[in-house]
Amino acid sequence: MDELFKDFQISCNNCNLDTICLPRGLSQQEIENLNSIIKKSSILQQGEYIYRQGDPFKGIIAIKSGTAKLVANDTEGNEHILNILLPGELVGFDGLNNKKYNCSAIALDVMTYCELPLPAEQFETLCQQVPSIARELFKHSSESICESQNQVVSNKRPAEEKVALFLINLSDRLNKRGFSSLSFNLPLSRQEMGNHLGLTLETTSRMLQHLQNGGLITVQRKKITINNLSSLRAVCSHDLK
Amino acid sequence: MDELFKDFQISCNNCNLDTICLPRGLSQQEIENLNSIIKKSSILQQGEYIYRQGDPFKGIIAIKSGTAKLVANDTEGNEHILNILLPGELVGFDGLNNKKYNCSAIALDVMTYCELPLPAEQFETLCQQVPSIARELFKHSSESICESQNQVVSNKRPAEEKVALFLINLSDRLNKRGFSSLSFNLPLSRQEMGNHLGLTLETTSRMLQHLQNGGLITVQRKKITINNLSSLRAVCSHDLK
DNA sequence: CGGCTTGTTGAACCCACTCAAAGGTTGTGG
DNA sequence: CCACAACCTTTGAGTGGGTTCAACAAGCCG
Repeated sequence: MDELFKDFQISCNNCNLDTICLPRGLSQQEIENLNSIIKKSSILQQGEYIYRQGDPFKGIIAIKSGTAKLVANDTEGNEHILNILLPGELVGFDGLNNKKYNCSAIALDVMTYCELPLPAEQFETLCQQVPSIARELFKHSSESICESQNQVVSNKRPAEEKVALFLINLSDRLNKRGFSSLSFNLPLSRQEMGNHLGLTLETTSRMLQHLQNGGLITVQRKKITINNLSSLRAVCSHDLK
Repeated sequence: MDELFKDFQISCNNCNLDTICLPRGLSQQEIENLNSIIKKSSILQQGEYIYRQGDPFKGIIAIKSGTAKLVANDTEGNEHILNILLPGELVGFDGLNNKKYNCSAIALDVMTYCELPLPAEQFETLCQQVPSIARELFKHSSESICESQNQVVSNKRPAEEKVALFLINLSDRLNKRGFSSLSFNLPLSRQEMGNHLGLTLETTSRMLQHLQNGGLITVQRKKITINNLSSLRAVCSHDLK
C-alpha cells in the first residue's frame, strides 16, 4: 500500500492546505525551508496510532487527509475522547511539556499526516531557518487552548445542547477547511460521541433523534444534514438560569 | 499604594520564582536580556482584572504573588471559572490566536504579576535575544494544554471525585511551587468552586463535608487540611463502570 | 440466511440540582 | 463594643435529567 504513495510527495508549496496548516503565514522562502524539514504524508488505516500516550515526543503532527481522534487514558484505563482532528489541524503540543505525549492520536478512517520534527536541541535552528514558524506554531497552540476552553464551557450544558454544540463546532471547522459544512459524515460512533461529550450512547442517540424531530437536522445513521443552522445555534442560547 | 512597590523592582535574576516561571531553563545572559524586556510587578486588589476577555493581546502574564482566576463568559453571560492561577504560573496563551484574550484573568486576592510583552512583529526579535525563550514558552503553553485535558477528563467523574481531584491538583501545584501542600486556604468561595467544577455550591459544600466525615480532610471554612493524601487520591480511583 | 456489531427505544432508578431555611462570619455604623 | 445587615456556608427535603438495564431493530459481512 505504501508504494502507492511513495512518489506522491506533495510539498508544502503545493499542498492544498497551505492556508490553514503549517505554511500559513510563512514567506515563500520560509515554506521552502520548512519543506526540507517536514516528514511528508504517512498513511494510516483506521484504528492505527499516530502516536501513543506516553510515547517520547517526536514532533508536531499535521493531519493531511481523513480524521483522527485524540484520546486520553485515565488511571483506571478508561478512554476519554478529547477531540476529533480534521485535515489541516495540528496536534502534539501537549507533548512539549514532559517530552512525551499526554494522550494518543488514533486514525478514525484511512488518513494521512505530515510531521514537523521538533527535538529540543533543534528548536533554535528551526526558529532561525523559519523565523515566522514560532509565531505560527504559537497561534496553532493557542487555537488548541481556546478549543479546550470552549469545550469545558460546553461541558456544563444539558445533553441536547452538548450534542448541538458538537455538531455546530464540527460544521464550523469543516467550513473553515473548505468542506461541506451542512452535510457530513460523523467520524465517530454513538458510543465515541457520547464518550467525547460526557454522555451515554443512549442519551446521544436520543438527543440526535430529538433534534431531528424538531426538524433542525436529519440523521441517517452516521450521515448528518443540518437543515437549519441558525435554529440549531438557537438551541444553545437558553439561559442556564 | 503603588509607591510602596515602585522601588521594589525585583529582576528576573533574583526573583524567587526563577526556577518555575519565565526564566526557567534560560542562561544567565538570556535572563538578563529577558529582564530588560519584562514589565515588572504590577499590583492588583481583589476583583481587579489582569486582562479582560476580548482585550487586545498585550503579552504573556506571570503571576508573581497571590492568586487569580481565569474566567470565560459564554454567549448568555454566564461566568465559567476555567482555572485558578498560582504564583509562577503563566497565562495569556489563549490570546495569541486571534490577537485578543479569549477569557478574563481576575485577582482573587491582593496579587502581583509581571508581563512579557509579545507584539506579533517583535516575536522574531525576542527569539534572537533570548533563543531559549520560544522553547520554554512552548513548554508552559503545553502545560496549559495538559491541564485543560486533565480537566476535561475530571469533568466526567462524580461530584465527590471532582472535589477530591480539585484539592489534589491544587495541592500538587502548590507543592511544586514551594508552598505548603497539605494545609492551604482555598482562594475560591463555594460558589466559585462549584462553578469551576460544574457543581452547585450546595453540592460542593456537601462533598467537602463528606470528605471531612471520612477523615480525609479537615475543613474550616476556606482553610483545607489534607489529613491523608494517599487515601484522598484513592477516592478518585474507582472504576466508572 | 445467520451471526455480529451498531443504533434505537422503553422503563426504572439515582445522583446532583432546586428550593428553602437556618447557622456562621464579616463588616459597618451608632 | 454591640447591633444589625449582608453575605457565605451548611443542612434538609423533593424533583428531574441523564443513566442504567433491557429488549428490539437495522446494517453489515461472512
